[in-house]
Amino acid sequence: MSGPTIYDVARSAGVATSTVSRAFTNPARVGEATRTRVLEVARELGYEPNPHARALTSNRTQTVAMVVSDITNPHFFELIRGAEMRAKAAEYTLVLVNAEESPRIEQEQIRRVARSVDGFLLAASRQPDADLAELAASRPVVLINRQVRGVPSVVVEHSEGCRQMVAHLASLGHTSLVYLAGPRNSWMAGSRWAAIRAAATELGVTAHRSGPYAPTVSSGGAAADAAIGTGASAIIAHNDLLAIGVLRRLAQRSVRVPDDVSVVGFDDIFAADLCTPALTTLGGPHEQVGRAAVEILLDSLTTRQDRRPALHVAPPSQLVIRDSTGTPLGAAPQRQGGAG
Amino acid sequence: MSGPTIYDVARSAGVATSTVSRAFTNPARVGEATRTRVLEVARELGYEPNPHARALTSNRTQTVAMVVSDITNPHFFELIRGAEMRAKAAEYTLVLVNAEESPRIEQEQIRRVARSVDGFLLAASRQPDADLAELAASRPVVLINRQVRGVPSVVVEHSEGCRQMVAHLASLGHTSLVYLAGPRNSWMAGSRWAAIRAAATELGVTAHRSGPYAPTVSSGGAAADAAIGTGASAIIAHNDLLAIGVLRRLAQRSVRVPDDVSVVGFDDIFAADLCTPALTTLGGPHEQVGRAAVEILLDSLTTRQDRRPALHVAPPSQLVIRDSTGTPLGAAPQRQGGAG
DNA sequence: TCAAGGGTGACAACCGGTTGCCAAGGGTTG
DNA sequence: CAACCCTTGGCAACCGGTTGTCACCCTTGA
Repeated sequence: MSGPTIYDVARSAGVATSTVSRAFTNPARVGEATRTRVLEVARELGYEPNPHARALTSNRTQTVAMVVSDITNPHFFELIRGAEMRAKAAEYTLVLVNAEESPRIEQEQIRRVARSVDGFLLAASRQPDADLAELAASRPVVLINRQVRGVPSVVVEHSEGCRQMVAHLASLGHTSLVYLAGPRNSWMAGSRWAAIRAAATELGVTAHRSGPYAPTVSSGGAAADAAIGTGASAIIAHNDLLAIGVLRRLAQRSVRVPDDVSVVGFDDIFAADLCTPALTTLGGPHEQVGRAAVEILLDSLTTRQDRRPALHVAPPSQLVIRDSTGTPLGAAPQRQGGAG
Repeated sequence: MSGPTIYDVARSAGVATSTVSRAFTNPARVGEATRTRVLEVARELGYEPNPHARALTSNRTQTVAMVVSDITNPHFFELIRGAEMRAKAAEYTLVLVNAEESPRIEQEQIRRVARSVDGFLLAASRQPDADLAELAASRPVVLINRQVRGVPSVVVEHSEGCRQMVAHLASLGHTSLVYLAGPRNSWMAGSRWAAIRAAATELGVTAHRSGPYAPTVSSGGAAADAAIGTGASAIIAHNDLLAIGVLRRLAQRSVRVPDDVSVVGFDDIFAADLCTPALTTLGGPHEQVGRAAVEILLDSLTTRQDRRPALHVAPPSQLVIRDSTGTPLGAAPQRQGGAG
């Protein structure tokens, strides 16, 4: 039915099955000549180790799972790509898991695949800290764009990026801005707002927050309306999708960007460069983040579990200035001062 | 170490392990009362079947692999999303595999995961027909946007779509067009060209072909230059990425779209609606295609292998008319008549 | 009351590797 | 030449389920 087994190889090579097994998994444990011969025979026979049989005793599956909060979000594509490539280079397989923006589904799915994978990459997890810490205690985990004490993570550096973003707006003459927040349980949303607020205070800019909003184009309508209501001349959207939705709504309402209001996003997705006006956004080396996360995860698979450092890698974000930010012309729409 | 096994459950429930196993996998084979009790005990103990142990004998992994020609291409995202969701609904896990536009890598990767998955979804496979037929003979396979005799597939209906596209251009007054072809080993590229040419002939439009080009934005520059060289007033790009690259190059060269030349793409990716001018494109229900493909694959996993129909599902494509197509103004750029 | 038969559950072999432990063989040293 | 050590290979138990086969028990009908 399916290919040859170590038994076939052992018979052909005239050795014991244990020797064949060791020739593959523990080269030091078997003589050079024997090993060469075994590998030779294996190649001739077209032998491929059965991953399940292997996993059964060794508990190694050569597979890692990447859980993303929403597979729909183009932001993750680069992340996925980076992770996939790094995994492939290490001869690991990547399993893609969609959490559909639900902590419950996220947890269910993690349980479902837990036995089949060696570790988890959790991108923008929506689960509470405690649950993540617990999971990390039992299985190798690397968080992406999420930080939990004691759990290794890769987070795009964004506090300096947020500062640059606010400084950019301030330098254009904006004195008030509104942050359209992402989902309530998004760590990034909280973290960004903190950074934005700090930078705003430092630079003498008024900052409001509105939301939470789903990080999707379709949420942009409501978000835009709320933003205009605040009277701010600059809008910082939680991500590019939301920003694009905002741009659409503003165009509908004949609010000019950037003349009447400036708009910025986060992530620098492919579409940010294509929309009209092209979106100013805080991008990051997402593909590299995906790579790095896999790397750390693979490391922690080989390191003794008890004492491995919980490192937090933070590659720099980059402010990409395009056409959606500019000097606020004349009287910015200070229609009213209500908060979001 | 890791959770309870059927042995624990069997002991707690006072039955044999085989009974526990059957309670899960073959409910009819065990008494109703016993079964209830076993499941009850299993739940209490937090028992989860070990997928590898299960796979070892049963050869069922509850996992399917989706191989895409290039994970970078946003076109696949909807496909992936649809497939992922359908798989999840059936309690299957989706493994994502990237072929990097290389038939060799594609085959290698397939071999690598072959033992770990129940079947394959091959999206836009770049492998020769013979190899696909061979693979399909040994393992359940569903092709996506690729057609091979005897292998089940889901292909977005495009010949009628191409006709509509050409008819649309003709009705605007275009009398010559150029097709910027996709990769040489892309089945879609060949198939689309055939449909376009047929429609062009039928409608009295001159059709040229140029290429092949990589289906990426960065290939758009060379493609645009070649297209202009043909003197055609309408450009049909192999996909939206290429079309967007063409639009960029045309803008650089101050060729107006659609006044000087019309541009259309394929796939209707998210960005097609955002670029300037917004791209006319032949879209398809990609998410639904992903779903359907998984469905067929799952079917074929349960059906007896020998006689299962090699069905070819073809959901309709849809011409989305935006701003990149229009009436050719004045003298179209008939600078020269050379072919591509 | 007894035999036949269907429904249930147990036994045990097996899937294909991994790995602890032991033994044999060869080389080295005193 | 003997004692010893180290390298290398084999034996066999085990990982956690699945499944063919068989025995048993209870029901049903004669």
